[in-house]
Amino acid sequence: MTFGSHIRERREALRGDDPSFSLRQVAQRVGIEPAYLSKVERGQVAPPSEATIRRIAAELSEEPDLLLAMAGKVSRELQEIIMRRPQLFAELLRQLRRAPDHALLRIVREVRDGDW
Amino acid sequence: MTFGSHIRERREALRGDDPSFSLRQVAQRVGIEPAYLSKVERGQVAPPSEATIRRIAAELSEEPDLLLAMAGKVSRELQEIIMRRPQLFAELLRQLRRAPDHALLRIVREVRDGDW
DNA sequence: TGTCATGTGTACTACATAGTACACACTCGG
DNA sequence: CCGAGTGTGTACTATGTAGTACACATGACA
Repeated sequence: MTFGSHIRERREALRGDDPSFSLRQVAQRVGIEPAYLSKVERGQVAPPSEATIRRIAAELSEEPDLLLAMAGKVSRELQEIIMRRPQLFAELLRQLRRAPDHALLRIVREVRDGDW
Repeated sequence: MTFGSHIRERREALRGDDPSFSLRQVAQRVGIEPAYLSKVERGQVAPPSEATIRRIAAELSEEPDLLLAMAGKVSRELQEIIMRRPQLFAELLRQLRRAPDHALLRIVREVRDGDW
């Protein structure tokens, strides 16, 4: 599922019970031209900038991190976290590359609960 | 310390006992114009592309991840790791944002040793 | 004293990114 | 049957990225 087809499906699902989710109206609320959103949804142009993707995510009640990933991007915020301690995070990420989801979740929980 | 001044100092240090680390010769081995390397080292232009930074790192025996971070970038390789499971890694990174170095190291070791 | 290598200034360029502007064709309710 | 709203095609543009090409001034050294 590409970025474009994903947001198109999401928008059409929302339009099911709310006609204000037409392409034109969503584009207006997001702050871009309807023709541009149309091309984005059909994958005719590259996905928008991070800022625009965030506004689309908010409008469609989607996870920004997920939409950004579908657009082939990683949020600038996460990049900054990595860049503060590049080798530590580089090694950690490479280490976790093949770890199963539940292992990642366990680490998240452990760190959150602060038991270390 | 900026990206430019850092690689300049590194290069000049190496030139101390090996004159083949002149700006021109390094530029040639890296595969870029001397004038361009000069401007990069003095911060007169933005840092090079990831590929060029990697070749500079190899030439100067520096850590690519570190130089990339100094250039305000995160390697495409790490970004791909994140994009495979965006929300999991997003939450993990935000969680680890304020964690001390030794905590990160502990996790790296734990994952490497596979004790889970 | 010339020449060789050094670092740097200036001008230019190809390509990618992130869109805008406007016209067009369709369709559906009043 | 018409007008409002819908999605889309075409053309254009401003800014950023990632450099190249060439000329110039300097200093060492043989």
